[in-house]
Amino acid sequence: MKRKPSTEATAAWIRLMRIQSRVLGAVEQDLKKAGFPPLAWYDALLELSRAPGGELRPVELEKQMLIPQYSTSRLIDRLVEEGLAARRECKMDKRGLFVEITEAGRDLQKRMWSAYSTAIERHVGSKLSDADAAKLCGLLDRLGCSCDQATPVPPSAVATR
Amino acid sequence: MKRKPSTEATAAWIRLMRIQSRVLGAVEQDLKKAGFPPLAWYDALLELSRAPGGELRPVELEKQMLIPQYSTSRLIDRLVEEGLAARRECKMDKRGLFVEITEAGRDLQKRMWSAYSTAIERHVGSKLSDADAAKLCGLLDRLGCSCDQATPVPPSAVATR
DNA sequence: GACTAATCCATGCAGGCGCATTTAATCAAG
DNA sequence: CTTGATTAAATGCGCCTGCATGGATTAGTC
Repeated sequence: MKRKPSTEATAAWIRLMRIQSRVLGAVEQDLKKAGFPPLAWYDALLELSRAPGGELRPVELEKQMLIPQYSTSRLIDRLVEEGLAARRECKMDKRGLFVEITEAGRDLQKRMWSAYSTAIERHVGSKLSDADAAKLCGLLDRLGCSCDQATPVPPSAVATR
Repeated sequence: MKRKPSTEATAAWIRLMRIQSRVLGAVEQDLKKAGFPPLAWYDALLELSRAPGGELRPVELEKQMLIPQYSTSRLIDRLVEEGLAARRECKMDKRGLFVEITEAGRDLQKRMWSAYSTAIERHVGSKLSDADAAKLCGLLDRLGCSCDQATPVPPSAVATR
C-alpha cells in the first residue's frame, strides 16, 4: 500500500531542497568572489591535512567525503594539477596509491577556511541562535537514518551536491 | 571584523549539506528506478499544468522554479523533444514564446507525483512527526532570508541542485 | 521617428557528474 | 602455482551546468 506524505512532510521536503540550494549557492558565491576554488577542494584538502602524515588513500578520502569513486579520482587529478597534492606510490598495495597534501595545499586550506567560516557565519550563524541551530541539527540528523559521523569542526562539510 | 561561526552554526551547516544530499539522492534514485525522468522535469510539468491554459512564458517558469535562464531554456528543449510540452508563438511579445504542456506531459506529471509522493513519505515523512516536520520548516525558513513563496502542495520542490 | 537601453530567449564552450567499463593488483581456493 | 573472484583506481561517453555572448524585439527618451 502507498502511504502519502503529510503536508508537513512535503513542506519540510520543499524547504530542505530550496533552502539548502540557496545557502549553498550563497556560500559558494562568497568563496568564488574571494578567488577560491569550489568547496569540494576544501573538503578534500581538509581531510588530507588532518590525516596522519598528510596523506590518504583515495578510498579513504572517498569514504570521508561521501562521494563516488570516480569523483575522488578526478578531484585528485585537479588538486595534483594545481600543485595542492601529490600522488605517491603505495608499497603495501600496488593497486592503490597515497595522496599527499603539499605545503601549498595546506596553505590554501587555511586561507579558505578563513573565508569559508565567514560565509557560514553570514549565511547560517547570523540567522539562527545557537539553540535553534542545535535544534535544526537534531531534526536533520533524524532524516539521516544512518547518522554515522559526528563530524568535528572545522567541517568536512559538503558532499558537494 | 570577521565573526566566526559558532560550532552549532557550523554543525547545522554540515547537516544541511549532507542530509539534503542524502535525501535528495534517495528520492531521485527511487524515481529513476521507477523509470522516471529527473525531478526538474516534474517541477516544470507541475508549474505548466497549474498555469491557466497549461502554458507559461519561460520567464515565468524560471521565476517559479528558481533556476537560471539558460537552464529553463534547455529544460524546455528536452520536454519538447519528448513530446511533453510544445513551444507556441507569443503574439503580444515577439521576443518571447509560450510553453504549453501536452496531454502526455500532464499524464507524466500525474504518474510521477504518485512515485514522488511515495518517496517523500519514505525518506522524510516516515522519519519525522508532523509536529517535527513543521518545526524543521520553521527553522529552515529562517535561513531563507527572502522567504518569498509559501509553496502549496503538491510541491514545486526542487531547485534541482 | 531615431537611438539607446533593457528584456527575452538561444547557444557555443568548458568543466563536472553519473554510468559503465577497463586495467592492474590482491586475495581465496584447490 | 594457476584460476577465478574481488578490490583499487582511471577513463571514455553522454548529459547537465555555468558563463558569456548573440540575435531579436520592445521600451524609454528626446
